[in-house]
Amino acid sequence: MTQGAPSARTGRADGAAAGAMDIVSDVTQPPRRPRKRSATRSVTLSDVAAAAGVSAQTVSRVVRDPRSVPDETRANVEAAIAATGYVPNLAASNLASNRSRTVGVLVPQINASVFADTVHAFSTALAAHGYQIFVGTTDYRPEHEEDVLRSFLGRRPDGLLMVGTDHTPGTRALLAAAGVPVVETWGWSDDPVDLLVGFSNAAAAAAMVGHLVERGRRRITFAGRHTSGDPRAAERLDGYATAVRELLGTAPRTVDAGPEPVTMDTGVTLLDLVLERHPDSDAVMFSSDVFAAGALQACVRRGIDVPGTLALAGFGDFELARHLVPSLTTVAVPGTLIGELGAELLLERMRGTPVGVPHRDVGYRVVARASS
Amino acid sequence: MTQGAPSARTGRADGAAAGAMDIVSDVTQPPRRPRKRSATRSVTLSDVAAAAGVSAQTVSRVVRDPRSVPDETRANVEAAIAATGYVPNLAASNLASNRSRTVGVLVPQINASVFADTVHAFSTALAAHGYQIFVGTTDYRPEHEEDVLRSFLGRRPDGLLMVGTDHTPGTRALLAAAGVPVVETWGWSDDPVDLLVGFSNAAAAAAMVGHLVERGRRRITFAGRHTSGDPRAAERLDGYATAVRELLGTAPRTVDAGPEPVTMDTGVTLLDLVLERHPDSDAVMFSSDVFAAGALQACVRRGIDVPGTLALAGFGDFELARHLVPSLTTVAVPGTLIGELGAELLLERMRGTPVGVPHRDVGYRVVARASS
DNA sequence: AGCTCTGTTGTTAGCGCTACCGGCAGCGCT
DNA sequence: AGCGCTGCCGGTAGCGCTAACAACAGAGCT
Repeated sequence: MTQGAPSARTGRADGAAAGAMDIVSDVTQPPRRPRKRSATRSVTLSDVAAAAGVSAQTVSRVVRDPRSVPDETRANVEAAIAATGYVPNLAASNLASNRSRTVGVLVPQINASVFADTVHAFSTALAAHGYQIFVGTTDYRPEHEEDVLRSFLGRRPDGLLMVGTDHTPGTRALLAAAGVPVVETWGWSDDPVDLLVGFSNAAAAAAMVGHLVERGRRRITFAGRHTSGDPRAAERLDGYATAVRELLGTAPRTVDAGPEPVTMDTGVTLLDLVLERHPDSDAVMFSSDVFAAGALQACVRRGIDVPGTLALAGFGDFELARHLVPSLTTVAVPGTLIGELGAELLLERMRGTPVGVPHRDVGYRVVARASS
Repeated sequence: MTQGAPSARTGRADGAAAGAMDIVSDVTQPPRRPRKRSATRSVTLSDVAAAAGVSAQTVSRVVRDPRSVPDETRANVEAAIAATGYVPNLAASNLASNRSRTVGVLVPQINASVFADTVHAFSTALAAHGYQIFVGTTDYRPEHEEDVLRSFLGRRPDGLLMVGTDHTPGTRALLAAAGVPVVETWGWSDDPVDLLVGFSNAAAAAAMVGHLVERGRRRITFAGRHTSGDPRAAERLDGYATAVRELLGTAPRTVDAGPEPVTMDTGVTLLDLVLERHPDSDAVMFSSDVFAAGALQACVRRGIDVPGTLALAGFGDFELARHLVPSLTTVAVPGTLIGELGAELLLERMRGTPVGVPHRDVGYRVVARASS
């Protein structure tokens, strides 16, 4: 009922204007129609200005910085805004001011709720300063990251938050050319692009190995999606392998999910692979709680004693982990803190003030529960 | 290392240009500095045009519709684009063309993965047609919807997807004034704003009651978050209440989570409330799988026999539901289909072609599993 | 009175892009 | 030859907004 044909609404006013001008113009001249383009249907700043009896500039000031205008004028303009139903056109604002008040967020996957906390905290913190967030996902395909980034840059964001520290040369080149402030998160790097809020995935995985060894496990297998576009899983694998060699002096035992999605189904598949390839395992470390949860429930269903026969551990400390029976041992990562700190650093950088400590290690915590 | 001071780069070129103009201009005139504003740091269309030896218009054509330009010219321009590292400024494009190639998506919550499937399918389908998606969340606060919508409209989206059919008058007024194509989803309404792809939450809940009655349950309690900003939960409650009265002839028995978040913890709280207020219940229907999953695991932990003593049912058919032990009876909703159909209808509307069937009922399916 | 200073408002010239038109070849037709 | 037609390309005038300045009134000072 609302719809109608929006473009149809424009014709009339323009036609009338054109007619009036034609009458005034010299007849010997070609008609020289003002060939107005499809004028926008919406209320503009100058409409509001006309309604309030002030200049467009004053309206603009009221919209952007109400305190810069005396109370009476402001009230007057605000009334006009309400009366006309004015909604500022941000595209025009961005173009004129060369600021978009917009920050892009690049995550591998949005429903994989590890990052959801980070994104939520980040966007809440930035919203308080008038920034809007737009989120893009790479679907765990690093080569996709470059495409998404390119289309992001078309929006001229004032800043970027990215999950991961591992980027293609193309991505780094784009970032360098754009000169946009960037926070990398959820990883650690000796050569960050700009700002960094994260932790060492390798150290976290090594700590988990330490925990399992402490609990008496000796044949620990790593199961994850580490060869197909999840650099964080690969880093965890590295940490695992190093720790196993150091603490147990044995060769690492791993199982890979390939390009399978991060789902509980894949977790079951991984468990099957472990039982097939490394049937003597006494513990399995998964690269994600999602995998571990799928595997854990499969064990319960099949009567495999957890942790008696097999200890299981995940990564991420999703809410699910502590609700499962048995509850799941995992690595807790401060996702919300990452988002908050990331916002803080990015705000400083966007403001142009020097950033005190541009690289922050938020750490991790091994959460020992019943599954180990 | 990337950062530097972007604004510092501009001064030189502009200064030189100003000098040249001053020499040409009449000396009696005041200097009339061209007072260039903080020129953008980035490569523009005309930079590319100069590099390729064509007009800006031709470059624009190559970017927007490569087939409208002969092969040779196109290759030439594309080489110039690559050489200069040009990234189109979408704000300028939007402003000039009055099209943003952008679609806004409004969901209550993004990590509540029911909607994740819909959003993912929707954004994939629209990306294929050159549209970008931006997502906003209302955090299950309907009054928040209006704010989010207002800031969305500032971006002048070509279309909108909203979860829910229940909107404040303010929201409806904004939508009407903007004249933007809209798809409402995940509900059903006799008076939709524009397009509609959904199903009846009430009918789905009633069907679940039917299933539980069929399995011999007589004292079914509804537990959810239906009074605090989740209209879909409220609709489900309605359907439940009607069905209970019809099929069992008893009064509905409900328990409400109030404004608590949709988490498994809240599910446990709801279970406690049920056991306290309606201790003779032989079945509990939750308004979400998340609640049901929390309650189910709590039952397992406490030794409450499911479904022997108490049958449990959820809503949404998350992946988790079929992995739990016992597996969870729930209502499956075709989230992905909703996203795909929504994209299809919206594309037609945005294209301006008449939409055949603007309201689509995608239905639902009761999935009977072990928990009932 | 003359001056500076501050607060408030208006004017102007773009931001980078695209719609709209016009011009010019080259082609096939009468 | 003259006509229209199509394909290709460029010039021009904005889209709606804001940065940068300008103008002016009134206050406070010398």
